[in-house]
Amino acid sequence: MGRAPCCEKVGLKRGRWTAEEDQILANYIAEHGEGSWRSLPKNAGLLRCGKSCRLRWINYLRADVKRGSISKEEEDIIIMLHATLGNRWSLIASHLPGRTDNEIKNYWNSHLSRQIHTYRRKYTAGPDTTVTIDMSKLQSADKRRCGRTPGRSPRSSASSSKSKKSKQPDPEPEPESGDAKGASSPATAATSAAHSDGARSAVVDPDPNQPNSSSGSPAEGPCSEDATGPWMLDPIELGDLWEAESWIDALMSIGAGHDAVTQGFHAAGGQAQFHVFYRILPCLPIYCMAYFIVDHRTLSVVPFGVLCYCLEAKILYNLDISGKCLETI
DNA sequence: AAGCGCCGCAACCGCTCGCAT
DNA sequence: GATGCGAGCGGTTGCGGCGCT
Repeated sequence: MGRAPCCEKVGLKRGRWTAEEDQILANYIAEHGEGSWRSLPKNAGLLRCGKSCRLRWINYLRADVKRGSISKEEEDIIIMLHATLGNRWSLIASHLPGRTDNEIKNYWNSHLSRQIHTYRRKYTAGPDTTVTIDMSKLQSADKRRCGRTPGRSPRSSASSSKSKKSKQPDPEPEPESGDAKGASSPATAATSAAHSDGARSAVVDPDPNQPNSSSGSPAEGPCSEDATGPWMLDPIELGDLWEAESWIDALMSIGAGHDAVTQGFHAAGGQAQFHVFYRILPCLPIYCMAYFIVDHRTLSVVPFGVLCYCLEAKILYNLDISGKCLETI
């Protein structure tokens, strides 16, 4: 019937943590290290669920947790990464040292999403703003909507320390057989799409709250990797907004001629793959970005424009990267 | 000053995945 | 290969603070 509870909840304390509980938890982890969350409360003498302890440690007590408000730079990175990765908060957080997924998620829900939904946000990232995505992180989190991250399991590290061969530190993103079906064919499609259609690809996300709802799983990122070759980009999917195709084509031209895009391409040695992605979200801005696969592990993202389509008014706003409206149709 | 509503943050919940057996 | 457990992740909830009336 129902799920078994994650732990015995009878008699456990809930709600806010007290300073005393924090101290007990911090002391215990300082002495014994992280992990074994299930048994931790009992061993430490805390009347808390193991999950609660883990969350408290990760989101609050850990020494490297950065406090204070999100800076403008961090905000820009969050916006860019969210446009690229979707609601993959832990992955976004991994690119913001000291910030937790919970913090970023809260910040997005309370600050950014509202601004974007009401079109009031001015995208103030400079034209030279480039977000570099560690593709090994992307890869490790690939095809997962949620769940544990490979290689981060305390048991894995424990077993590795116990001379049991742990699964590689994974310096090179490795092809995954389970992924091969999902990666190779889209990659092939992306290749053909890129070849047949210039260098354009699009990521369609009909529901921003369900980033994986479409078959292409745009929230899994724009990239996948085939077994041997370089990073490939996922194929085009067309959405209801494709009436705007001519505008997207126009913007693609803008992107192709954009300084930051051009510079990024040259910075990548001119050997990098160059694709322009659009994230099409009804009633949301369409972030127009160029992706450069700089090397096997690094992806640079250069924003060069934003499209906003108002469904009610059926008006398409073409904004430059500073948020200035260039024209409407 | 009191009541009310909004907002932000911390914490909880359920789902999913990786690993061990 | 099947199963169970431990743990990570994203969505949601609830409480406390703050501002407005």
